[in-house]
Amino acid sequence: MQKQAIATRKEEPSGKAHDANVDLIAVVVAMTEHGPGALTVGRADALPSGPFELSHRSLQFGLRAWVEHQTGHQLGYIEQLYTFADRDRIGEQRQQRVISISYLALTRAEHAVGSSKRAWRSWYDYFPWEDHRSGVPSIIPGILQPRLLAWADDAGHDVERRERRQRAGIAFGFDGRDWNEELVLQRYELLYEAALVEEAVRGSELSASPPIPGTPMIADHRRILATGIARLRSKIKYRPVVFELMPPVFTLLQLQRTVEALSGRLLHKPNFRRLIEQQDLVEETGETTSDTVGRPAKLFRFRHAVLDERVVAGTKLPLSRA
Amino acid sequence: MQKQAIATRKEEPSGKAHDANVDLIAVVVAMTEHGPGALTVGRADALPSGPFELSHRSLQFGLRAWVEHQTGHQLGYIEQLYTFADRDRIGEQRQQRVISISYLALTRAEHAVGSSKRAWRSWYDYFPWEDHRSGVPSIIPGILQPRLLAWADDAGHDVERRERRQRAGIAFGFDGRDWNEELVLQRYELLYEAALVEEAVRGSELSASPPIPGTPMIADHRRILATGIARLRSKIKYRPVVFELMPPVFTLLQLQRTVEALSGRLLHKPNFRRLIEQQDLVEETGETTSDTVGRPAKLFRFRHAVLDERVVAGTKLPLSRA
DNA sequence: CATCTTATACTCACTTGGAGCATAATTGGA
DNA sequence: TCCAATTATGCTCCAAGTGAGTATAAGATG
Repeated sequence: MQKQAIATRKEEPSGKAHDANVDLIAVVVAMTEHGPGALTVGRADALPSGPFELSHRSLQFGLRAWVEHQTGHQLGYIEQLYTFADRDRIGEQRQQRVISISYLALTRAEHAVGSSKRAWRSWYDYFPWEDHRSGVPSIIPGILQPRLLAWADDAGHDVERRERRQRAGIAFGFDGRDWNEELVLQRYELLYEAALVEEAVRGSELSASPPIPGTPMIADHRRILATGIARLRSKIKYRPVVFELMPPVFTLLQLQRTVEALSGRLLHKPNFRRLIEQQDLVEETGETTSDTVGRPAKLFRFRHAVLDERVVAGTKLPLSRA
Repeated sequence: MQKQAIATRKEEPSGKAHDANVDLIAVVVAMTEHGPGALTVGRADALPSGPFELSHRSLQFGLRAWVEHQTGHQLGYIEQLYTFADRDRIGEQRQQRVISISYLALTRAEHAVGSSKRAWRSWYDYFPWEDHRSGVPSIIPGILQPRLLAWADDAGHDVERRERRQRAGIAFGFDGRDWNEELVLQRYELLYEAALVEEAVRGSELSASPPIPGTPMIADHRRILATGIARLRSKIKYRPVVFELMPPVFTLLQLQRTVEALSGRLLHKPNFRRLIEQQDLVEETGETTSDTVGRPAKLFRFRHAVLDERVVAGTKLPLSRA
């Protein structure tokens, strides 16, 4: 049956089939003291990665093996992000191609076992414009907006100029538009297109103006990190994945701080509690903390049962009775 | 810089790196007279697919080339679905692996150019249990429920038995639970696990009981089709992708019928209109139809501008003012 | 014991979504 | 000719959900 599958499409068009190298890349996220952290290797300028090998039972197993080997960190929750295959990813005209399969993984920083080859870095080292917890970061009106507008004005045609202004405005919330924390990837790609990030001007000699703040990474790792952040910021809204990043017991404020760190935005405390409680996501342990000042907070734990009971779903279609 | 990227992770663990074959597979969707259609090849038992070649400029280009070549159909909207790499996907112990990168594409059936090698088949030929437009299909209470319950009872342990019943119940809406149209993949995988679909018993001689209704496909194509349907059913709720399947002008009822066909559920007409209109997704052409009986309907066209203006977004986080 | 700080409980207005009804504009016969 | 059937479209009502803010509770600190 399997062989028939191949025979069915033996009608080749043009070029010849070939082999490719397959790379696995991980965006590993955990909460650290310095905010939402990504696990890095090298000089904190690369994500854990490695080739997919014959010994790997599956893509996920291969990924786990690489991360564990490079960082001593065991992974829990994993989901696939995206598969890239840009022709010039490795450069050169070798008759070989690199396919990169990227994953998002969530853990707790303490789950590392081996020595500390691990290195957690805050997301916001790489994307300083993404943290809006203390209002709009000054880098946006101070640096990004003028340079993006300059880029827009560089456009040859008038239509193109307006289109660039609009894209930048939507992505970064210019002209009184709302900030949308999910557009992490669009923002990075816009900055890349405008040649404002270092990755975009590498190799080419015309480094006109200095790159904007934000640590660069090798190859396209920063873009993959942006993809992971965007996915996570979106997913926490409709699936209870935050709890993968929480300790076994926690207070509601700690939970809120985590969501705030991930989304880069401050939340309304009473409404956040109502949201969590009415969804039955947590249950009281009976204990309380008295870590610091103020009234002691009840401790909660995640109700793992919800994963079975419900499928969060949530229709937005106006269904009919009949 | 690129070369440094490779050097950074030159710490190989166990097995040796190797080359892999990369396959592209497309779930191409369009509306046909017989409901929501998927483009098939062969004896309507395979999705268009082919190897990723050196001549392809990118994954998407490769996919377009293969679909066009195999079906004479030009694609519009494309998005990546998932990348598979099961070791035994092609079987045998060759020192070679197959990576399958799948895509979802939306078009209109008329967009075919070449001869009619194309073959549109209704989704519901492959997944008869997914169409709930005329109520719960009889196959569910009549065939699936008893056989799934029998499978659950086969479980060795009591805990496992309860767990199977619950999974089946949630997926198929047993015991008064709501039907969730997005769980297409979970349902197929459950039926696979219970060995009720033909794909699950291929090769193994112990074909105990006859497979359930629903046309099988080669290899794991039916699973990929399920993945595509699930993605589309989810996406129409928060992104205006339905319009990719509509003719340039249409009535609101035609639009509703399309969404109903995709989601497999009937919608509440007044509320559907309200939803569409208040989102400014369409604009009147000024014309009306008088196709059949009844009051003539206004014709609308999609407001392509919305794609630029807005980023549908929609926060579910309780943001704070400050 | 007053004050600061954090936790937790409620309130209120407003928006959104589900359901159904009323009216309009056609076609096709009785 | 005019009623019946059929589809389109507009509108109302109510309940649930969400945004925003206030009030009270329970500790620590000096």
